[in-house]
Amino acid sequence: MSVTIKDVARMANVSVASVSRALNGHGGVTAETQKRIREVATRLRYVPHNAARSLITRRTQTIGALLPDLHGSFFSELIRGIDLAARARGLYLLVSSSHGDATEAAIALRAMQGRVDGLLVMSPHADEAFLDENLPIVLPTVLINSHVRSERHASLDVDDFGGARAMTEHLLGLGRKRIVFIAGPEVNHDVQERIRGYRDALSTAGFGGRAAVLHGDFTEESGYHAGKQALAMVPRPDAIFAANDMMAIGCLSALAEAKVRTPEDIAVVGFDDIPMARYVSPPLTTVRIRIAELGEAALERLAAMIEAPDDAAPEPHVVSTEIVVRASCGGSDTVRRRA
Amino acid sequence: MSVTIKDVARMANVSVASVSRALNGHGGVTAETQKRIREVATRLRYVPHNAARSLITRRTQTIGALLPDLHGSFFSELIRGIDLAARARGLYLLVSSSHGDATEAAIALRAMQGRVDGLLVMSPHADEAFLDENLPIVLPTVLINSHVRSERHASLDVDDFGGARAMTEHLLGLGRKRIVFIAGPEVNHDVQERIRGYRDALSTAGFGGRAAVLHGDFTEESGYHAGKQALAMVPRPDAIFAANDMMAIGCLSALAEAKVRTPEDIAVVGFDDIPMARYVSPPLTTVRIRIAELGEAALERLAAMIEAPDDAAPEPHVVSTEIVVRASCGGSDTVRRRA
DNA sequence: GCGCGGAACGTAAACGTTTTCATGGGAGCT
DNA sequence: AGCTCCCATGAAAACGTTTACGTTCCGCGC
Repeated sequence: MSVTIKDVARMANVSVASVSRALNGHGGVTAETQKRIREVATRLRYVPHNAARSLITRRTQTIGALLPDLHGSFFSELIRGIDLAARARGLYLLVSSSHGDATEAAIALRAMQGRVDGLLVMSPHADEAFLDENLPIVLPTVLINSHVRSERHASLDVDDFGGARAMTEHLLGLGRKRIVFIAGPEVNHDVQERIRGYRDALSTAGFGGRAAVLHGDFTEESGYHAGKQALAMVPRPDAIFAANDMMAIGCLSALAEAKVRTPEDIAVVGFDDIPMARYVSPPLTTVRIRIAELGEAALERLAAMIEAPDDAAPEPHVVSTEIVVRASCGGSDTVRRRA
Repeated sequence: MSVTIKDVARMANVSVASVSRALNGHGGVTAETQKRIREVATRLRYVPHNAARSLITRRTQTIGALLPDLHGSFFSELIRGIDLAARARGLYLLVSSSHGDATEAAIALRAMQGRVDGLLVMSPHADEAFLDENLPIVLPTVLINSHVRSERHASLDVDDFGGARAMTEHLLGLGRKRIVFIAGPEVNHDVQERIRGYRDALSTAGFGGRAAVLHGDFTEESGYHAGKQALAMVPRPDAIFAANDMMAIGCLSALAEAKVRTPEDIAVVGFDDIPMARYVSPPLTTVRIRIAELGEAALERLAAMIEAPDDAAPEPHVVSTEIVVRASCGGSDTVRRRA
């Protein structure tokens, strides 16, 4: 730790400036001396002191990620994607997750200043006002799935609309005519988009009048209840599209309990492709969100902003989804990707 | 960003030294001037430049986490625990995960030097030689579940042994007499410990001779095959203890296929408590690893090492497990915690 | 032979803090 | 009144880099 650039300079009989130039490949050094300096540096196990470097270069080579209090695989996949892309670019990743309320998030956000070259923000608290309050204007920032449209920050969203539309089209293509949608919490923006996709596919097919939306809250239990409701409908639907997998699974229980066959009588599909979806009976057809890709794209975007801060922000990027066809919809067993 | 301590000093009519003292609460400043300085600082939105600070204090307030290429909830729970504890101590978290091979891990490890005050390492590549090669001696390090016993680093492990023993005792307590264990890959240290716990409970109960271990590879499929094997055994076992939940689930399929009732004829239990365990039929009794607690404990330990580097390393800490009793073992539905 | 340009390298300033040391002044004591 | 001592404050050094600016030296063209 305590071996500095001066030690290297002394051992190599050059000035610190030459060491810096040689190690950073800035030229102005003979190939020969460069080689000598490099050798001395590795022999001494010299590692540049990052703080000193950032102090003068004003770069930390680090990006910060502000994430919500998230359990489960969404979180890990997202970080995976971010981390992968970051490493590829030689960037470090400073994470701060699991902040319960807006105040905590604000503190975390503030504390990151000066530690990072850019910020990835995905937080339920991150509305426009919050960001204005807590973000310095100069810090490049990418908003992930926050549905905030701001001139000042780039954003990146999941294609909930396209995924839901594609899934609805898939069901229609299989000959299903009465498709019921089970929604989640009203305030949830993703849910809104999914409903919109569902309705859009229906009206495009000329079935606009048949749209029927039941309400749930993302839990298995609410899916179970919605399933019961669907069974009671007249005419009975021939397909149920739940806004997430957990509700779809609850729905499956309701159908099984009523001795209704899936998919023969009623097809059931979900959204998210949680790991469990593959193991329920029948295996659940669902819409997969390519979460790692989301993280990766977010980081790429951020890196671009850091390198060329003045570029006009490109149109908001949308991350693709894909339909995973399993047994529960009565189609063939494949994965279909949407661009 | 560009407002420095000098700006604050000028505005408050004091020297930079006083500002530093006031803001860090080092004393030697009148309550009155301190108040004034604080006010100016917040008004100017002054945020200290961390690089400059670390340069002189030789502290980064950051700890690094080197993690394997992990999917799923284990990863996210672990980070959750670490992050929670870190925030509570005002520490930042620099993560580097998803490095495929030892070389990548080594690079990541090296690059963290000078960026962090301490290191949390959980990596399949992190054996003794690797660490000696790539870690500076001075950097406080905590090894998570790596089963490396080193004088130089602290370590923290999951109590696989205790968990397996407790589960076996639980089955014995329910009157099961012929318990078969399905192991995982031989090389896996966790598996070894789980087998040891299983055997230990058996011999303590005087059933040492009845230990029977089948082999799997952690996949659902291998659990299915092991289940078939178990069914073919004479006399037939009355309980199956799988080394992880996925194999237990495969096992359940094998039993269902053979029209063997669970838990009436054969009890089935697993290890890990993956989210799916609750949803299979019957719901799976299993051993839960308190992963977040693992991360939390690791960070606490590391923080202690950083604050008092010369303290003798306490005995290797072991993180508790708990038995989650669901329907598949025929016991009552509770969670029992082990110390 | 002399000046000139450019390459290689060195010197020193600058980055923004913390901290040591010096300085001044006021209070308390004799 | 004068001395001492302490406390608030300021000046300046130090941390380890990068980089602008000089300096030296060599080769080349006149």
